[in-house]
Amino acid sequence: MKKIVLVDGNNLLFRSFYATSYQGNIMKNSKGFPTNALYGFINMMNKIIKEEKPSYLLVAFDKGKTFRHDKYDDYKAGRMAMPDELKLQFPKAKDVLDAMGIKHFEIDNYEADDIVGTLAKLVDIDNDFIATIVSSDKDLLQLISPDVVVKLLKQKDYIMMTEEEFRKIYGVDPIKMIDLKALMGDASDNIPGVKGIGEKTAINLISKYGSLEELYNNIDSVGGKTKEKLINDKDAAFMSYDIATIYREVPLGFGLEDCKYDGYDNDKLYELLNEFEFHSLLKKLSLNTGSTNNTNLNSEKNNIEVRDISLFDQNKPFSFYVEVLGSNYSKGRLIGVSLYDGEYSYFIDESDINKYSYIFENNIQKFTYDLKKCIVVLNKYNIRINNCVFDTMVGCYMLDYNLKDDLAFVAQAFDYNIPLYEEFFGTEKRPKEFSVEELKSFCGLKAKFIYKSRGEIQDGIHDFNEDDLFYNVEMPLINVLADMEMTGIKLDVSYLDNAQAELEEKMDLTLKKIYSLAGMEFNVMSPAQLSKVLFEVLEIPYPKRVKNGKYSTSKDILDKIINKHPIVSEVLDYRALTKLYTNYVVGLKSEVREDRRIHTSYTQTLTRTGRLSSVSPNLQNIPARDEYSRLIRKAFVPDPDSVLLSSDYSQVELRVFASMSGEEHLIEAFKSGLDIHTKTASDIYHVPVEDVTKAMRRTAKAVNFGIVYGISSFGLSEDLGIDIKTAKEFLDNYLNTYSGITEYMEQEKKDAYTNGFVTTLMNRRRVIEELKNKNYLIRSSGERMALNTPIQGTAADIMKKAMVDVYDELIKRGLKSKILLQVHDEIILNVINSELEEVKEIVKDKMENAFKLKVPLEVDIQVGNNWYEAK
DNA sequence: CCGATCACG
DNA sequence: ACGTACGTGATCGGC
Repeated sequence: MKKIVLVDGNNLLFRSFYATSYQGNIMKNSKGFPTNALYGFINMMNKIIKEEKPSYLLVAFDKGKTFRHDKYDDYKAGRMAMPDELKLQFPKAKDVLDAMGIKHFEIDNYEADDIVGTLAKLVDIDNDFIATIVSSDKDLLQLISPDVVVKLLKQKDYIMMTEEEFRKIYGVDPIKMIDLKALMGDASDNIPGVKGIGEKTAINLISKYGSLEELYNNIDSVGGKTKEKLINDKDAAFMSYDIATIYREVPLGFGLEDCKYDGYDNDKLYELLNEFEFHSLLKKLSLNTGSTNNTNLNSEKNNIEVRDISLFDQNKPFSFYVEVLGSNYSKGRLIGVSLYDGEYSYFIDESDINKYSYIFENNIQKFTYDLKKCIVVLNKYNIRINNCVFDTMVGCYMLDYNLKDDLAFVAQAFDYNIPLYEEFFGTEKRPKEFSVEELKSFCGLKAKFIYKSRGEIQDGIHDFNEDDLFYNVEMPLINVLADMEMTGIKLDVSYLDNAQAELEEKMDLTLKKIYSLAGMEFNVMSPAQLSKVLFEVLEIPYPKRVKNGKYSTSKDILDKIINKHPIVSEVLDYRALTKLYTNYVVGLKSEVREDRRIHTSYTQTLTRTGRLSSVSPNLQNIPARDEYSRLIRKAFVPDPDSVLLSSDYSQVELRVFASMSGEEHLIEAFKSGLDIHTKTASDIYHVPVEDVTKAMRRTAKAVNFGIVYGISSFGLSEDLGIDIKTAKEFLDNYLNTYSGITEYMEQEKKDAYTNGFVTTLMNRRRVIEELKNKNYLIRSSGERMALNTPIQGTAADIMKKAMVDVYDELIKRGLKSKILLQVHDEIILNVINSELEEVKEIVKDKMENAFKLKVPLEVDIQVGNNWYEAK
């Protein structure tokens, strides 16, 4: 049996282009030639060859418009529109295919899918051939047959669509895809379809009537609104049918045998990849000028020899990787642990883990990826990890890699070809099968990658002057966070049960009021329906310019019209109530574990500024501003014989800013010990502190915040609800009073442009690509990042250092009190009653002295019988 | 699966 | 003339 792979080249290039262009920022070589689509395209072709191993391969392209569709030109026009930067890459893609030895065809007046369709027909007729079609366009599913399958590309990964699979999903034969499209349309392909009919209805109708034709022949037996819709758009439906039908009688002038694939021309490909400056691809393809190697992606890096664990030499440093099934390690199931000693890999199955616990507990140096995960997972087996000195995940974070949680993503940057987690295990719904041997190699490769990449990451950290931050803050912090996650915080569930009942009552009442005020029932939570009711039915005037034809129903818009109609405040109430209900009552309750505690997970390697983030659940956004919502905090309670202690930094970010900018008056303001916003107001209004009014303080506070975010007079005016001119006056006044600020900000921006990155006081680094963007808005946003990141990031550095110091001191003194939570500038501890005074002192001391600024750091400590009281 | 919305610092 | 504050996560509706 001969296998041919048919690729829709236009589809693939389009996809690659949009997948790799970020906010209009397009990857180019040093000559300015756009290469982003090519990059994705080449990777994809390699992947196809690797996965499908075809002996025949063809890529089809569109050429000119398709004459069959002349009468529908308008509809085709939309999809023909192609940015110049993409157009330029098409001829190059064809050069690449030539170099790769891949046949490609285009035929005057036909589209790629017509060529593919015609070839698929030949495959159906020919007894020797089977075919795989590659595309993300569902339209091609109509070509499926016993001999033809479609590899339907998804965002990542793909679905293999066979005849059987198609029937399972759509309930009809693949050829009926045309009838389905005729009804449901396809926005991305400019097929109009019948308005108001989606996939579900389309499938129902076609499986009932068999075809579009039969459906309209029996239109009278269709009920209600659907019938109306069908009659209204009958012409559109039949036109859509024509557009969706792939033409399968293209005069090709060649046959299946002409698509033979025999591997690539080394020199030509090398030349092209060099021209595009795809250095990583050059390496990945193991291309050398002289070599005639024809097996790509097969470098030494991706080889692994797995030995039996009994042969493991426990006297050598080694790397290990903990493989957990499921997306959340704290709930997932341990599969096993792979080890790598520099030469060989070993695998410990979950069932044997306690037998080999000494491997983790001995004093030999270890390296891993995501140490926190390892600690938390192995803790369930009562195994402690000793002397793990390097976490390459946190290491990469220091180098500002764009990390995904999967090690395989990072491995790509190092030219390792490790399958992604989903590629190996599949999804929860569709798990993939694998042998024990495959599993051992897969995990072994990860351990090997950890071992091999450590040196380079270590050097990178050193070169960026991040040694202190990494070894003395981030690495020790892993233990602190692991401990916090494992400890969790106790929740008073019965309190939440009561809150739930109360909220249900209030929501019901509010909803009824809204319906009666509107004179109709509708889904209040749907922005589309709500805006219709507010701005069309009730005719409340929209307070802002209408953007792209859509009314926003966001809080700030509703606040502006709150006095225009009584329904508005009810809607706002209803939203607040449902948020509280779903997110903070039902949501929190569902996260309570058997020990009646909530165990959040902190992500140490996600934010671009250095902050932590908290997930499952997010405990960094528990209500605090609104008094009623804030009562949720009463559900967070201490252990027996303990209290909760909350300690938060006062105005850290502004203090950091004062210190970094060196602005003397601002530094003085902090040294004075006065309320900073009052003092600022006094300075900019030139009045004594006693004469500062509430309004003056409010303005000063808004400007102080604005400064931290990389201020604009527009943003300030929005925040204060004043016009831009007045806002600008405030701002100018502020900048004149604190005259060192402007110079500092200009310098910071200039450095950011020169270096392409910014740093915090502890040398944490953030690369800002946006500064290179030619779009003014994106560049401005980059400038604000350049101003904000050093401030937010330094504040984060300080808190991390403080947490490590507090944790160490508690351990050192043998105290039983524990850190439970961190909320950016606040930490929450469970404090044993008898330890209260001592812990207060420790926390205050360690936090205030975590880092030396030009202004003092101040913390506020409060204590209570729940989180609400401790604040 | 994405955008809108809104919770936090 | 442009249209705008920095950093997160969870949920919902609607495609």
